[in-house]
Amino acid sequence: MGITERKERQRAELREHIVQVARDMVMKEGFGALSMRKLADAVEYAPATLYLHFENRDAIARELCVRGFQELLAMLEPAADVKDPVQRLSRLAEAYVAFGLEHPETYRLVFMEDPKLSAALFQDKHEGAGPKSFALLVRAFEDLKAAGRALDATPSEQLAEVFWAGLHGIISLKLTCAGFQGAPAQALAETLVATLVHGPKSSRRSR
Amino acid sequence: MGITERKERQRAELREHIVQVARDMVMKEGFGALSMRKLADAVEYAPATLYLHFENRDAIARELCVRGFQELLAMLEPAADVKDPVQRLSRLAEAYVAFGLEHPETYRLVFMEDPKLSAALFQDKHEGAGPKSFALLVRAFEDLKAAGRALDATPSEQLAEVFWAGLHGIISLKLTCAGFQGAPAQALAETLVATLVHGPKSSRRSR
DNA sequence: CCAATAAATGAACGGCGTTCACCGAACGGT
DNA sequence: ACCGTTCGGTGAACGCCGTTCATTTATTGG
Repeated sequence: MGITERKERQRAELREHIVQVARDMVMKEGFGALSMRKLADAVEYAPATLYLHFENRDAIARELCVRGFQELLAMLEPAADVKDPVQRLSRLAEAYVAFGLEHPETYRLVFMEDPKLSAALFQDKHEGAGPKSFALLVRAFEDLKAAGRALDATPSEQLAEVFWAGLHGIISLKLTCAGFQGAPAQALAETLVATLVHGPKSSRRSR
Repeated sequence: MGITERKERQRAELREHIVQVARDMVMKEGFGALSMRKLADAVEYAPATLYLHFENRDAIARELCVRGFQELLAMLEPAADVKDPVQRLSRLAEAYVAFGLEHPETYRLVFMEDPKLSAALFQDKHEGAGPKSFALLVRAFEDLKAAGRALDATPSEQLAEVFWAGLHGIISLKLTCAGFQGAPAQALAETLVATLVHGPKSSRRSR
């Protein structure tokens, strides 16, 4: 009949529109400023209408989390293709930091708000976006080890976790404890890379 | 006259009581669950009465931030007295992580909520508790350099910032993205220390 | 043109932070 | 001993919030 298809499409479009407007609000004023009533106002529907498309506010937040993380992943991917593992780590760090600084409110939402909101990203060891991007890092450290430039006694997974934690710490301290760090985030990230990369070859090279 | 003194003391005691009850609520249910009305209920006063002692909810949060940070500092201090800089860093990391895991809601409040709440801790380069404890780390890295066990080309301040960021990243990822990290926080912290400590002497030693 | 189905809504509930006019008790001066 | 003042304390209200549900409005298939 085609008419139910059209309805379904319109329904999906409205849902998408709601998400987009919500995304704008979060990026502009932060997740805390996202209210169902203001969102309803912005899309020109009654508040109750939102509940026809989302279970509740958290469901919208979860959707935004997924998209935010995908954006981050998209920024990491080019860096992950660099062949030299040392440079790859540098580029990954640079991209991660750039994302955090350019999209602070998105970063906050994904990594610093309620675990409930981002939980979906970090389970399913072999499906979710979280583990998938984490694997990029593990691979980088394995390649680094193959080149004899990493702590050999430590599992690559653990090095990757420390690396991610280091980057996350740099960004999130900047976002929450502004002015605590003196050095710019990119410089700290470079230092982080330098400490994780060891070995004989000229290891100090900034970009 | 002594009567105004008594009044002042009672006033201070009530204020203190309010802070303590608020602290309990935050530690038990998180900062998000701290509401002026529930707090008023818990101390058995009307909500409006709280405003005779605090400008607003944020003022209470700021007070809790200061105290939370002092608790953290108290846990760091013994570790800061260790003579050997390598062991000192280990102990500092261990203490920091322990605090974060034992007081997750306090940690969240101080380091992961609105910058407004913790701002007071991180300004006043030579007075605030933040810079003061940061100085502990800088000193540790200076001692480390003196022993020839740190990246000499990098300023101690920057190494300290990376160190703190690394610890913060480990804790805060655990708190927000539970299950993302496979390894326990203490193990990651050890690895972090190992990567920041270089040099000839037996550098791999876990505690 | 009507019955059925789906979309959208207004109004309400309970909770929130915050303000302010008001009350009662304790106080200092006489 | 009385009285005006001062001050800790409060009830009620304002404007927000998320969420629910009975009801209305629009759209569809017969």
